[in-house]
Amino acid sequence: MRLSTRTRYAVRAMLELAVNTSNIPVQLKTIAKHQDISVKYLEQLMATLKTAGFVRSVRGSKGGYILAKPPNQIMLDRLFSCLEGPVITVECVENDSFCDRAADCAPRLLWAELQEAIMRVLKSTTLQDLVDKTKSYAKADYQI
Amino acid sequence: MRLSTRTRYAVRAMLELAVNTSNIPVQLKTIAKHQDISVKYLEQLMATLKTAGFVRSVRGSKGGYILAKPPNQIMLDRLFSCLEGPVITVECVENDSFCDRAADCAPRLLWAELQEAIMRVLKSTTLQDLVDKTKSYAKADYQI
DNA sequence: ATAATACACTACTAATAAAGTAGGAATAAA
DNA sequence: TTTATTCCTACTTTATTAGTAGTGTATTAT
Repeated sequence: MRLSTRTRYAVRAMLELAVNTSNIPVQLKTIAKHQDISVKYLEQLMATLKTAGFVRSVRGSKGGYILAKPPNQIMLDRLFSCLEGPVITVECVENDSFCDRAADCAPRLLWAELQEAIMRVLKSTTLQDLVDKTKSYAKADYQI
Repeated sequence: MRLSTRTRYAVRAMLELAVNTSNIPVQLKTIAKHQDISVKYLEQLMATLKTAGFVRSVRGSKGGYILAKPPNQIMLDRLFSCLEGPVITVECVENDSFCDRAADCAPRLLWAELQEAIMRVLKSTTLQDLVDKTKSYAKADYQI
């Protein structure tokens, strides 16, 4: 039940784009440096995010990435499913022909509960929420 | 975020032991057949469960496994952590020296929320709950 | 124009973990 | 003593994740 670095990196990258309120695109180089991720690996993640419509890119010199939608319209559950595939604890939860026992399998109910619990959290969180929390952290730092 | 087959198999095996109310130990052969798992693979899972104190074994002919505790004292969170290692979505949630950003990382709060959501479900479920659900399934079948 | 910059695409490789196999040793019952 | 079963350890296979590498393409600055 461990989260892939793909997802972790991508969320952090998205957050970095969200924090950038200027219209100037953020370069992978910058994100990679801040987040300590290889540029080449980030490129692949960003390609996924771009295809899924979360970000737009600007090619060429002075290029980079910007969010395709405002952060409050970016739901974490969507972000997750584009990165990890559908958030499914066990196959049978969604697809009852995956296993013969599915129809009367008590464990399956538990897997479904787990999945719902995860989805509840992800569905109720937007990228904006992460931005807000980041800002409140920053504010706390300034007070020191 | 997929559950390992280890955990799935083990929970099913434990459930099969729990359903057996006689004092006669259940053999791996039987479980393996019912649950469609290789005996050899089950052996390894059972070794883990035994070490963790969930089951007791009877060696030799007519041997097998029985639960070490009544099902209502077997919490699913314990079972999980013995099989999957600690239920941790991301390392940094428990160990803030895992990453320099940990102290003011908004994503980390989200990972923590996910983890709590999962743990809430697992902590509130015992093996007995699964037994009860299994029985209610069986009852429904009989009515047909 | 040309050079520099930065994303785009594809293929490959390495590392890790999960899943499963195999063989024989220990133990108990019949 | 034979048979059935768990116990132990090592190995193998497969899949996935993570990361690297190289080349191509678009854009900007000079």
